[in-house]
Amino acid sequence: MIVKDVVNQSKPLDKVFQALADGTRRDLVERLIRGPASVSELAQPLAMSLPAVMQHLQVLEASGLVRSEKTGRVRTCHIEPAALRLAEAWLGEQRTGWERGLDRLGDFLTEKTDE
Amino acid sequence: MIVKDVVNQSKPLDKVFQALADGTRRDLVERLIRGPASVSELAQPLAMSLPAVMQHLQVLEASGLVRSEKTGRVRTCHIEPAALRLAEAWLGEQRTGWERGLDRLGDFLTEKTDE
DNA sequence: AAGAAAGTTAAGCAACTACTTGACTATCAG
DNA sequence: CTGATAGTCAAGTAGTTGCTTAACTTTCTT
Repeated sequence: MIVKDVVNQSKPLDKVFQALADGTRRDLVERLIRGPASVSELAQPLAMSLPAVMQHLQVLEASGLVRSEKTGRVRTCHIEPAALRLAEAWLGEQRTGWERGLDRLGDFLTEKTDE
Repeated sequence: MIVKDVVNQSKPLDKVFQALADGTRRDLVERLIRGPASVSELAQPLAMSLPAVMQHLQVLEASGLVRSEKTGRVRTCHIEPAALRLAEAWLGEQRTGWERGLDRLGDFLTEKTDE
């Protein structure tokens, strides 16, 4: 969305969640959590062309979830856990907000039955 | 993707992360965490048409993040925290996997310097 | 130098997304 | 009954996504 990119600067969370919204990309993350890997290592178990895998990796890099550097002819990719934590933090905030809500409701009900 | 929907049955995580990949929808979640609301209450602060908001709500409902029921002419929406926890759990698994990796690396390095 | 291996670029395509406007259906209030 | 309120349905559209194949560039290996 042009408006969103200009006005809202397309927040980091957008890109992280968007990146994780695809099963193939989550598979890549799960693989990279176990350690760095080259592009073709990553592509080998996936039923798709190499360029397709590269595009997924580009999305992951744009989201900050993955970094890579090329030495010689092989590009090695690794996880960037900060981006993972960013998403986890947002979800955690929502959950604690919800739990505080339940507490307040609990207090309210206790007050009610106490008076 | 037709293949993904057929072969991969479009996993719940796909839908949850996809739903959260949009800032407007995250705003809706943040609002609903503070308590239930009607469609027009939810739409009021958002700079878009009512049908657009409804479409976002449909995405949220399809992902399991939000439920709603209609009484009279007003549909009341509320959060379904289970879906939130599903996403948080996946992220948590990745993070702990990463941390275990760091531990193993630490052990490896200690062994090395100890011998 | 010749070929294989690893990756990259580009173009194209079908499906999906995030909207829009306009017309319509219920429900409630006076 | 009439009108306002709350929501819904349908169609259309610009832009994005997830792939594909074909052609290319680098960097090893022999």
